[in-house]
Amino acid sequence: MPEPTRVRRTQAQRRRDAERTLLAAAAEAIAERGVSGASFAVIGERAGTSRALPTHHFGSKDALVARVASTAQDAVQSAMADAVRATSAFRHISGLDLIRTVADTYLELFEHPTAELRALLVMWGATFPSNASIEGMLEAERRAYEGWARNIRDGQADGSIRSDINPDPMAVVLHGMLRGVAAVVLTESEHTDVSSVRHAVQHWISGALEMTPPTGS
Amino acid sequence: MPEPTRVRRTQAQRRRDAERTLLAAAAEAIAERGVSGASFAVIGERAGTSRALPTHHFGSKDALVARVASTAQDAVQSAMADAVRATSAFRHISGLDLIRTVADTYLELFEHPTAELRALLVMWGATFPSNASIEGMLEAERRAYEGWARNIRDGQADGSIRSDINPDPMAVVLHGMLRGVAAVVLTESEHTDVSSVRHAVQHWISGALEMTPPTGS
Amino acid sequence: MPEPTRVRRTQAQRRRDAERTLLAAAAEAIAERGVSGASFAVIGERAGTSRALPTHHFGSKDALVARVASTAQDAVQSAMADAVRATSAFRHISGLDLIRTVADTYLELFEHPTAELRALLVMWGATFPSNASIEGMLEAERRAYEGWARNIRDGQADGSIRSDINPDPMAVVLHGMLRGVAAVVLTESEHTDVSSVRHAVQHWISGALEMTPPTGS
Amino acid sequence: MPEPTRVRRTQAQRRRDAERTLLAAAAEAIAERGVSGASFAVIGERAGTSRALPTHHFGSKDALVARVASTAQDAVQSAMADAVRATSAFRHISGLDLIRTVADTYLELFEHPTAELRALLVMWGATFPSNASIEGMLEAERRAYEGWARNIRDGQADGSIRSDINPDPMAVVLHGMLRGVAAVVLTESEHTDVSSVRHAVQHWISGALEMTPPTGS
DNA sequence: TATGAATGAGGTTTCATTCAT
DNA sequence: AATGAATGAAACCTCATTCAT
Repeated sequence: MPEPTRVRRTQAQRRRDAERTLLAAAAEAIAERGVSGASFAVIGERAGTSRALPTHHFGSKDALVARVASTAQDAVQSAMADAVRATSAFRHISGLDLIRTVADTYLELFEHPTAELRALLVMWGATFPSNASIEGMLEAERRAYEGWARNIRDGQADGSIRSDINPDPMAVVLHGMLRGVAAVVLTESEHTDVSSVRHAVQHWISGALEMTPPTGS
Repeated sequence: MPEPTRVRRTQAQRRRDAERTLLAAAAEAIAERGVSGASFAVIGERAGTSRALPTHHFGSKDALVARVASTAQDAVQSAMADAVRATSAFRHISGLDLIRTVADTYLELFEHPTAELRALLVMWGATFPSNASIEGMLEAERRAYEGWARNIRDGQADGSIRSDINPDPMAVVLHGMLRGVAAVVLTESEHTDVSSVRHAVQHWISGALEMTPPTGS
Repeated sequence: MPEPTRVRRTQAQRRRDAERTLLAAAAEAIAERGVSGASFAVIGERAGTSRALPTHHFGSKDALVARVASTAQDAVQSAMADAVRATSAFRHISGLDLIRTVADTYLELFEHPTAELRALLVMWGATFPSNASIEGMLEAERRAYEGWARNIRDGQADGSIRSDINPDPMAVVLHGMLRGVAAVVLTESEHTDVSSVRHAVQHWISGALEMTPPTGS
Repeated sequence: MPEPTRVRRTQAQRRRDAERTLLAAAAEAIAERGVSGASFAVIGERAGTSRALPTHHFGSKDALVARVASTAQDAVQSAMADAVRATSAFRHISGLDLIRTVADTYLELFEHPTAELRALLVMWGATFPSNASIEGMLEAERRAYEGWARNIRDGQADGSIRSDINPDPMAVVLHGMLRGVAAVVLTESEHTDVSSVRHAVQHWISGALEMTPPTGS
């Protein structure tokens, strides 16, 4: 008669499971109540564990928040990387198309936002105070719009993007637009239609960046 | 026997002065430490008064925060209204120009942001959690992008804005872009040049909305 | 019909009363359970107030403990100063007699030790760990045995104390003896008779310090 | 089929080794941070083992502390017994000389105090609160000064100690002095010279106890 | 009007201990 | 034998708010 193998889990498995559960609970709590409102009591209860477990696993609240942030950032990054890979698999895509694809993929995530994604935006909002600091958050933002600037330069090089625009401020606008639109969509989810907003964003990007076809002649 | 008139006014005026001082201190505290971090202790100390005075004047923290929000919103609104009035004083301006003027005026404020203005953006960020609520904040946001939608329709009516665009989602994008760009500029003030960002935003608006001149012949 | 004046107390009085009550409660708690065991919960309950009041009045536990220490030190100092004043009121006393009086007065306090006094000794014991630190404690100890050294030198100058002894180490021994004897008396109050211990200490002091009368001749 | 004998001893010996390591780590932690500050986390880390090992070996914190105490007491006792044995090996020593030897040996230990020794004194200090209790500590103290009383009586019997002194309170003073002096030396190690303090203590003991030689004649 | 004393709720974190592995 | 996951209790402290002055 075999022993019940169901119950047996290795320590490592238990740790991984617990951390996953806690991170999910933390993301939900942050999405719902903000970073400061996501207390260990709330997180622990939501995870179905004790209030002390988060500290046990992550050491401190700051560390837990940072982990939620990096986990969510990774998820977003990989979603966008997948989209790029899928789009560029069979044909070469221009710099402009890359930007459009990535931007659209980002906003697409907000059609059915996960708690993780919403938490990420909430954490972005929590970095606005001048004293505030969520570890890894500012750095990730900077990486993001530096990436946009790079993409713009690539598009200028391959002729898909107008050469008379300044990449750096344009990247800031592009990045800010995506974050801001996401925030509005999230807070006003009942009054906004995400897919038409996505369409409008594509329109903006084309209007602003697209190399105008040689008129006349 | 006449009472000393000097003292007479004091009663009402002192109240107004005290409230102004408190509101200013609260705005600074919020801009620096966020809504939840702006405790009465911090505010009271910064205002040079007791810790109990904010409660005394505003009743509760929520009420104080709401007052800071509405005060700041009024300031922003009147700055934009002034700009529109100045621009349209001598000549009629198109719907598109109105949008460009208002947008540019908004971003211009962030070249030298007051504590009030930064607090307003911080409070915007604090509305991202789904449970969060700052009284008057969401309503003001909605008014704002409904205003943009109206402006777009006006521009379409007077022929300055392309007629093939959908005003409502476009308003969301416009509004989100301004908020998001402002946030990025604020958090990355050392790495971004506001005036070139303003320029880029003007470029985006034109590219997206402007009625294209009849090409060819 | 006069109003009940009993209830009316000024803010300052209330504060003074509250602080006194809290200090007394803290001294009792420390005497009973040690510095680390004297939690705010215990102190608050013993003082008949809330658990948060100690923080409100003293800012932190360390500050409260330091206040208990300095208050107790003052009490002990003034008791000893009183004794010296009483003894030297009508006649000049020698350096040796001064030492004997002060030492005996110190031990006399332990015949009916107040909570404050016991707390002071407990706090002395809490300074033994190398990392431990109670603000003002070490300094007071140093002042104490430097005072003894000064007294010994005075006695040597006036001929009441043998000139062949080294004041500084002797002061350490004298000070250590008093503290150590007090500690033993306190912890073993049921098995020791304080007055005979006092007598023995007087004997030791005389034997060690007294200028021996010229023998022989 | 013989089992590998190399491994055989390991089982019991490893346990002893582990306990020794833990006791040493606990002594260091107590010496540094006091009894209450010596948490299992600190001890485990210092011992290079898990945080749960102390509980596993000793059952509870109280038991561990008691073991540290008794181990240290044994070490001190055997150091003093060695000294007595060495001194009395070749000649009979008087009661007074015995006392002087033991006292001096005790203080000599504080010239280069081990963590164990410092922990012992820290634990003595931790017994001052009236509710405090470290198992075995009070009993050992009592044994110690009862031993002194016995020694004094022996000295009186052999004529080396004055017969007009009361052994019991004198033993309390002697014991308290040694503990107190040790504590002062430990906490003020930078400002005190142990060897001159030892000298002073010898002076005190002689002055207080020594049978005065028949003056005159 | 304004202050500050007072409090209860709740925050993060530390800790000794238990239990499964 | 040893580990570390897990927990409940309790620590200090902060905070918004109430109340007497």
